[in-house]
Amino acid sequence: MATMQDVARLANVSLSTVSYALSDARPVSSRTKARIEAAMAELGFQRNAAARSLASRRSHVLALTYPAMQQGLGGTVSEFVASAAETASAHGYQLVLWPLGANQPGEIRDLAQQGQADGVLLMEVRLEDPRVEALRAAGVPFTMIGRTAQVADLSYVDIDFARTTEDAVAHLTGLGHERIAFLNHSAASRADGYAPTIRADEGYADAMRARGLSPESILCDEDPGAGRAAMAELLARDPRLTAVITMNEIATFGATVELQAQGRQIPRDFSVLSIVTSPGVGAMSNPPLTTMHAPGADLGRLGVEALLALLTVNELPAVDPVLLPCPLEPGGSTGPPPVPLTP
Amino acid sequence: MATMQDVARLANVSLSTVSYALSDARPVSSRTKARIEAAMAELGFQRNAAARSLASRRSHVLALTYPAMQQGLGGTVSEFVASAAETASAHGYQLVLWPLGANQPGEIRDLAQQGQADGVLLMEVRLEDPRVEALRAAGVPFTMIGRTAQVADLSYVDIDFARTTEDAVAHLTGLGHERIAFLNHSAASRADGYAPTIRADEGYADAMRARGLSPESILCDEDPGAGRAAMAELLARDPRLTAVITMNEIATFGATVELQAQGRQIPRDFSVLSIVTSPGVGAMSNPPLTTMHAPGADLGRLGVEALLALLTVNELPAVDPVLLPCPLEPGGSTGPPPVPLTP
DNA sequence: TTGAAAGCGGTACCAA
DNA sequence: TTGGTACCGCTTTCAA
Repeated sequence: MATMQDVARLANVSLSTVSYALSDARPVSSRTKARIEAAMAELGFQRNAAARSLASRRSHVLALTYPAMQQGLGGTVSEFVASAAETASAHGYQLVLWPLGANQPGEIRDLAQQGQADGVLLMEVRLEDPRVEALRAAGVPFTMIGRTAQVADLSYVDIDFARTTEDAVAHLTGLGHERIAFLNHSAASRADGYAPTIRADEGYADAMRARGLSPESILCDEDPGAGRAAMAELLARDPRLTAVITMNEIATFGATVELQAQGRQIPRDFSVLSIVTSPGVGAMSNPPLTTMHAPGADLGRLGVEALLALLTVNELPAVDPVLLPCPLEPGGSTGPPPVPLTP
Repeated sequence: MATMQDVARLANVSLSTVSYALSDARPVSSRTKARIEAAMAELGFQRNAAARSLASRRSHVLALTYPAMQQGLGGTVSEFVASAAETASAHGYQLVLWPLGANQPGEIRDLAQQGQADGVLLMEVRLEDPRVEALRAAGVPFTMIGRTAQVADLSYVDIDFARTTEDAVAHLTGLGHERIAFLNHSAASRADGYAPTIRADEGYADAMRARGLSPESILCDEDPGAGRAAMAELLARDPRLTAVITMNEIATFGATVELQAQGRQIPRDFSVLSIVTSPGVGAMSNPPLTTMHAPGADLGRLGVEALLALLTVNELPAVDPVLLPCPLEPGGSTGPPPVPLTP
């Protein structure tokens, strides 16, 4: 590979001029710039990344702590990662994956302090997350995808669970439903302090109570069998239920099976609204589910942009839309409640 | 951050001894090594990655060309990526994502020549892939996930489509089926030279002919509506069909809807076998689909290991299992064919 | 077993 | 507008 020195020699300029021509950090006459560019083209010059990083103390790498290998949130994470990688790339950065969890703050800090990345995106943030203090203390710039309980002075982008659950309840009450249950993520996730489980539950309960309705929610493992059992449990608790909001992709399929098994047709007898889902899941059901899609791509883009803002101007974009709702995607699984047999 | 020089001073040894203590590239007495380790601990020393890369000419980074943001890349890619990242990490490497497609060989080569990565994993490989020649000519080590038509002297890991389709046909004929159709990926993918579409079609046809059966396959967009139409078309072509093998996740759901609409119960009247699927899709159907899972995690691990072998000993692991079958996962969508009404 | 020193290929400051 | 050069922090060869 040709070096900058080679280019300088061929273009009859000094090494530093070549560097400045590339970085535009100081004016270079258009004539010499042209000569330099010709020389670079002739030599097929490519700027050495390691040397650049060493001299400039910036790796131009952003790290994404990648959630452990689960089947859980497939589509959304894919969308998120693809979007984050593209956004980083568009800004001249690269995205690396760090397969490290919330319980490994030390490893994350160490990698950052080795200069492996200029900043870190934290996924699967918990309400109390040990990574926050570790990175803050070490002076490592980071943005959370999700958010802790306390977010003062922290950079983050997240789904607006309050808004999403409110919209979900509004959609169903707008159709006339009053007895609406909520099928949530697992008890384990709640015990871990996994924020979406907790925020969605609160948001749903608030939305119900604000309308004088009583919330009825259940925690459920990510498994069709568990979903079926949970749906049965909900119906046992309140046989007059006419709708369910689900935030648990796999369990939703079990829930619809149970509804059909109990002779409740969707959406004629019962409405199902699947929220915070990934693309495609709605279509995998018959009738296709009405869903509220998690904005994975937007989160990826905004997360990277927030982190880059932190790196370049060291400021929180306080006013930006850092809380995104999940837009409603009409499907065939919600409709008016059935007319009671005995009015 | 403390430097190696700081550590050396504190431990009363030379800079080079610290380096050797870390790399084990030459013996260091256990006493001085202990002093060095104490000094490193005291200073919280972290080796600077850029300096290391510059001096050693190895970035310790592997690049993964990440498929463009589509809906198609569901669970399999997630599994693959997570596994690749973990394997890389376990070997002291990092995985970066390059959101570059098969039509951008130049960009991939340039990044590699900047030293951004020591090697490249190519995803979504086509039968004729321009990246192969570009990287080969530039001397950039790479491993294909998938494979081109010609694979001599190339490193790759791939799904064994011949074996998988053979196993699929064997499973169904073993149950007694004879009229078995194949619902494939889209015509567009085939036109692009997307290898799985082509190899699976050939494998299916071979497996059928080897048994004296006639293949009946159809290309189908990744869409439930298209899947439904394709299933209708297959049934119109041969009303005596009793089973279908599908390699098109979203379309499969449309196909089952069409079967039910035509009064064919699964698996009593008709068997559905979904191959090269990702985890979870089987469970999203009722009855749960019998599937053959794409070995995403294994491909990720083996792909990284193959690339690392190329980097460290520069040799193709010729004998290794680079073609992996998709294991059969029993579900509830396959069974014996119905007994003909008129024997 | 250890030390000294020459790079690795750029960035960015100081001069001219 | 351009040139000269002191680093950036480590790897690795040569000597002791």
